[in-house]
Amino acid sequence: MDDTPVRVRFAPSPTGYLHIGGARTAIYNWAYAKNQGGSFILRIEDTDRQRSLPEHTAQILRSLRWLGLDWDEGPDVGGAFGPYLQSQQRLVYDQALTKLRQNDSVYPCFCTSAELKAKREAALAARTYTGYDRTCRFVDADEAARRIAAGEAHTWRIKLPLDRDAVAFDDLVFGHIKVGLEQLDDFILVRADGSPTYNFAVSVDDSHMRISHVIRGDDHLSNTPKQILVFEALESKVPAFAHLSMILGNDGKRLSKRHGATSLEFYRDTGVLPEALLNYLALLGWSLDGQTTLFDAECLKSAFSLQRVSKNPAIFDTEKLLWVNQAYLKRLSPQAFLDVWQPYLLEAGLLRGKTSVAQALALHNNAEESAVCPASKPIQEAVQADIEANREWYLQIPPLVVERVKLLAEVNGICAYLFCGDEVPFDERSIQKCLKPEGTTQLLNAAIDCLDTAEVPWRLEAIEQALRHLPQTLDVKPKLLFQAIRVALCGTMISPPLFESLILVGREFTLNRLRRAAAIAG
RNA sequence: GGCCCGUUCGUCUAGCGGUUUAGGACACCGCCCUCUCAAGGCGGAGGUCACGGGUUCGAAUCCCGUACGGGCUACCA
Repeated sequence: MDDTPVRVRFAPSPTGYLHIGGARTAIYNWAYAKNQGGSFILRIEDTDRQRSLPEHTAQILRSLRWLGLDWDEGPDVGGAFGPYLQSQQRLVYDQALTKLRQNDSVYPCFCTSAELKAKREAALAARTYTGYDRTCRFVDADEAARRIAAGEAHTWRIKLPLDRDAVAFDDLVFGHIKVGLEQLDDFILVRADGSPTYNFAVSVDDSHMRISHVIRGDDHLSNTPKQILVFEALESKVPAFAHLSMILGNDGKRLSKRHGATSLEFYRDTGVLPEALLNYLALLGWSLDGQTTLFDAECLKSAFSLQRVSKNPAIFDTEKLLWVNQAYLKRLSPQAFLDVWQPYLLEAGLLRGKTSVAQALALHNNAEESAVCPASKPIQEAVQADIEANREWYLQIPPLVVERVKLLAEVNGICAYLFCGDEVPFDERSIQKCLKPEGTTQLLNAAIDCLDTAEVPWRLEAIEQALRHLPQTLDVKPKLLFQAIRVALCGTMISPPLFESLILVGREFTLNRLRRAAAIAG
């Protein structure tokens, strides 16, 4: 064992939002750093100027923070190796190149892209070696210097030590890996425009930032030998490597936009709790003990180990994520639930007693889609004020809905009827089944009589007791009566618990809804 | 084409040569609970451990092939 401090890094390229796969890589790096008492570094690999956008960087940082990750060094928090943006580290790469020129590990290559492409295609057609043929490696040093001085375009290629043994390393996840030197070629380190290529930039940065463990996607497994060669040319200590298998879509193919939801923001907007996503993602390729499914960040930090990371690619299972999310929602106190639900209430502009049939209907149908346009500012303020003024009323809702919902975005739809006034949107099938049958009007009228007396206070126990006796008196099955009341109150035969709903809707609205239903009932 | 990697219930996984009639979770099915739907409780079905050879007294576990899947093979990252 050596005592070099553990320093790991997550290095996304800002060519898009943070996706599921990147998030898991970040989580594992973070968990490993925390577990080892090391540092977690965030570095933005924006060498691809065309595709890299600052807003993507901002979005990635936001997503990581939302997930609950924190880093010791990074573009927004600083550190000894700033600014943690590859595009602004040019000097570091220039210095690295200078060093390599001094110790004779590189040489200029004057071959043009067109020439290289032609050679590669010919080699491919002939089914032979497709690597660079090292033409320029044997150009006389003085001549090379002359051509450079004359301004001839050139790249810099690594000068592989031809007498070296195979490149081998012990991957912390995949185990011993060995690649013969004949499989590698004198790849380009610095482009003709002076910018570093990926394999060079990463190695220089990892070396420069004293990264001790490189934990990343296994699409880089094959790049690792090249990077080791760069580390060696740099005369730098080679870090340990741990590669993570890919996350696949439900068709077994690499996860991409094609599979729909891959961005963290989607899950955030749709109402997945960050703790739940962290938990689920951690489970995708790692296990605590093979038994435990739910664990918090603290547990992850204290138990995470690379030895328990799986080599197999994992398919992202939305169903299980939703189950995990519901488990987390159920653990929330009513107040905590209200806190995370509140943004959805505001956006929908759900106002107690003033919610229209059309609005309730829209919420019902768009349960998961936030496609509905957000409420205006004044309405949102009104909702906010109502929540503050009637906190007790709102706090009664979470227990009624948590176990019926897997995403926060579904909550409004399932309890919109609580916010309606005298009218709720009726579901046709429910009407046919529960209101239309002969004699339903009488049942509803009996319920109205039962509730509309001063002796029955509008409290749960009193109302439940009163209504529970009714079926007996009327000599009908309880279900018949309760379903009729349910449809009258909620508009559908599927809803949160009935008696609690009556309480929340209130005497006035409840009685009016019952009367309206009685009027159309059979 | 070359090289590297992977392969345990539909899915995520436990398993690191005998304690395994292969364990858990999601999904699925049934029963119970019940004012609906959920949630919960209980139970069930589902894996010849990709396939074929070895090694061994003994293999999901070690070795070698084959098949399938993935990655790399760019002046992309």
